[in-house]
Amino acid sequence: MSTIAVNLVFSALADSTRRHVLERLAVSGAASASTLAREFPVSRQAIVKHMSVLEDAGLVSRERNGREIVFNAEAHQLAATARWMKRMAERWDPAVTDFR
Amino acid sequence: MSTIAVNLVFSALADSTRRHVLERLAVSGAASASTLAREFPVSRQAIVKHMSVLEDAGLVSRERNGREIVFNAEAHQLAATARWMKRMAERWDPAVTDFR
DNA sequence: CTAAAATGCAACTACGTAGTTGCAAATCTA
DNA sequence: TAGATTTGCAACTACGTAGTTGCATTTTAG
Repeated sequence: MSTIAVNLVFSALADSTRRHVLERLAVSGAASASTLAREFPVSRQAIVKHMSVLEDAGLVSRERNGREIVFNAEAHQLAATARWMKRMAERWDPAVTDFR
Repeated sequence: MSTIAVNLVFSALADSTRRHVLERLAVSGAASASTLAREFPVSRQAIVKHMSVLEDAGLVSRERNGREIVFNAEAHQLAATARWMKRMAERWDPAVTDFR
């Protein structure tokens, strides 16, 4: 993972609104910005900006479908970052290798 | 892990200077802000601020030693966050469970 | 005691970001 | 075609942050 990618993933995940939206997509499936804006207490424009951040981090993908654009969670990127962190933690302190 | 803790850990790790300092502490052992400021291309005050962020996230601890304050990396917090991410990724997409 | 070395405090700059609102443009659908 | 729905663009506010510099205070070592 490049330095830039790490920066993007961590700063994307550092915002709880983004984590909630991401979880919503992962659990209940793809949705458009307008739909998400109805489900969360923020404006559509706020959602759009969050989706751009998540997309830059590789955590969501977008797909145009006529007039709509639907977003999808990319769980593998989250998993990749978790593995990266795990390796880092193990290297820093081998005593902490206990991963369940 | 509480929402606030997750926010703090991710935003602490979102900065590459902080990740470098953290790695320095983990690999080469405890160091003071003055020492770190000599090793990295930022001022002591910048280091001090970074250490506060890392400390709030539970990723470093500080210990007074006479006139010095030495900082230490806390690898278990990194490991805990990695586990948290791993569980999250698995829940979002069981197909991504392949953790080495 | 004194000088050097460390931390502490405060102010300041520059930039990023989470959020808003308003309106234009595109695109379905009845 | 006309209306409703959706995305796109732009400007704006408020606040946070990464960094700096300057100076005061504390503490150790000769």
